[in-house]
Amino acid sequence: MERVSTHIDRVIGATLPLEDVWGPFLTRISAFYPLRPEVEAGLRRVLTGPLQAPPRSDLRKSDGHHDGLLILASGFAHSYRLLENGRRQIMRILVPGDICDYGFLSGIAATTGGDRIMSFGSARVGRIDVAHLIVLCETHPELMRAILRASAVSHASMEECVISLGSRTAIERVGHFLCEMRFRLELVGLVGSDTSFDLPLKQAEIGDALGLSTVHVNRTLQTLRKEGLVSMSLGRVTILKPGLLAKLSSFNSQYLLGQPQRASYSKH
Amino acid sequence: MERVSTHIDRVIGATLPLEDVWGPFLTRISAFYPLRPEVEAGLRRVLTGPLQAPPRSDLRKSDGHHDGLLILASGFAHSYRLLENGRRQIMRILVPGDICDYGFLSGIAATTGGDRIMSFGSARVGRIDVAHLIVLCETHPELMRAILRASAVSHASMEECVISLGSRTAIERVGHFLCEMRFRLELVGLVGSDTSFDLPLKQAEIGDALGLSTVHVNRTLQTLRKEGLVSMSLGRVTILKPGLLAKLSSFNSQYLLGQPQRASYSKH
DNA sequence: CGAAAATTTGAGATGGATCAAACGTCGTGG
DNA sequence: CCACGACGTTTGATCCATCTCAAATTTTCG
Repeated sequence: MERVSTHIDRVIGATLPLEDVWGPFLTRISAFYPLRPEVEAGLRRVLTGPLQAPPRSDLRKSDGHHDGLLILASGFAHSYRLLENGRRQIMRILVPGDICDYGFLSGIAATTGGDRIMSFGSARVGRIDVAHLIVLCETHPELMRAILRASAVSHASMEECVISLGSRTAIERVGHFLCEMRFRLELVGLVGSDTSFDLPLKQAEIGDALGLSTVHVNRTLQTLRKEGLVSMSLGRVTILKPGLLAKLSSFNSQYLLGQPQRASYSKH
Repeated sequence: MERVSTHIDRVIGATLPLEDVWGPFLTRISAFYPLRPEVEAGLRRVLTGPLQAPPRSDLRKSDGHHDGLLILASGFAHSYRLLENGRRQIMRILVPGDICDYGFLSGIAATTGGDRIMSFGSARVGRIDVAHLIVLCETHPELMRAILRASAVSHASMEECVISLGSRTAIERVGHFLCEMRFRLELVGLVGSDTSFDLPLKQAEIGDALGLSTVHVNRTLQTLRKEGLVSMSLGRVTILKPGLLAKLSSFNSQYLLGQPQRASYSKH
């Protein structure tokens, strides 16, 4: 029932003019630094798209241009790298509202390292021309600040990834991953009132993100289910005991908020 | 012989006015984006310090101020986090000339996540006041570009770290680590003519950086030595077969250069 | 010289990988 | 409506890279 209506919503939503495609992005970016209405309007003006990206397509190539700021408007995606040994390492999971990569800040493409960005299911992608963005940032410094904070949060997120891969066990990794997903999706209003959310990743993909084999991801998820911590099926996840899961995986949402540092330390 | 003279150089260097403390930093930053002499001069003017940081001290606290851009002028350091389970994960090794963290770009302190920056041996730290930096960047946009590229390279470096922790074996990790160290030290002129370089890390610390136990780091290093790939003792490393080691660990220096993206793709 | 810190060695335990097969589930076409 | 094939999940059995614990050895340094 729930799933059916969700699906219908989505199909209709894509054609209804009522849907605000840029909603998640604007919500997210202005949470980092409050944007005045005219700045949001300015952003909407320079946003082109959304382009419909077919499932499993390279988002950077689906968009013809090679510079500019790519935004995931809807759907899920991931940035990853294929390694010499045939393995795939997923660096980052992208959820609606996310900026796909921050290469535009420095003019250095992440593709230098062989990184790609690929949608999981079908996705919609928006784009802002760098030239337009620069103009907008110059007139509204708050926008640049918001973007820099978004970039900092993306960076912090990656640090958390290093922690996971470097010193967390399988259960902790998976638990942490699920907590992070829920939190990020909550920020853009994609968690239902029953606290469940869509997560269209195969177990193999979760493994590639967390440095675990598919088989072990499967067994770890089973453990989490047996413990009654999460319920998971058909790409829909419910975290049944958020507090416990967060504690078990030492998840602390702090790093995803991007709030400015405290003025002074408590030390001394 | 070699070591003794190196040591003396250092001790004397600290007091000799002849030594250019900011040399490594300026070399490094202007490699990212060429800076005109007057910009370099401007940087020197706003650089305060260097402050002598005692071994194993918190660099952010040794410096009284909490904002501003910290620069490692000499010595080695690392940013790390202490985890609930008592483990320590090292995120980044800092070598002379490195900017310690990029929190100043967004006003979000990395300390939010509990990260610290600590010197390995004794180190010297410089600092640029944010206000000064902003003025300088506004007059010389090239400087901001250079800093953003430095930030991008630091980010790419972290991605490489994710790859290592997520999908490389112990030998590959250690090999890659040594290749990266040599390359970064080469960029600031800290590799001797015999291609050897100082690396004042204990095996336990290498382990904390690479997600390996001390014992396994030890055995891995022994393997590398037995294979005749590296020689390592007393904190001095020589990579005997750079090509082989790089191949073995799939090291590609590209990501450390921070050169702008190619204008077009070779694809299609 | 002696104590503390690092490196090295040995033996045993284990978390997670690998390989292979069985079992759903779903969309497709007959 | 069912048979089919593709794909994802699950299960079982085995293996191995790496960890842990503990002690010996070497190095560092007061």
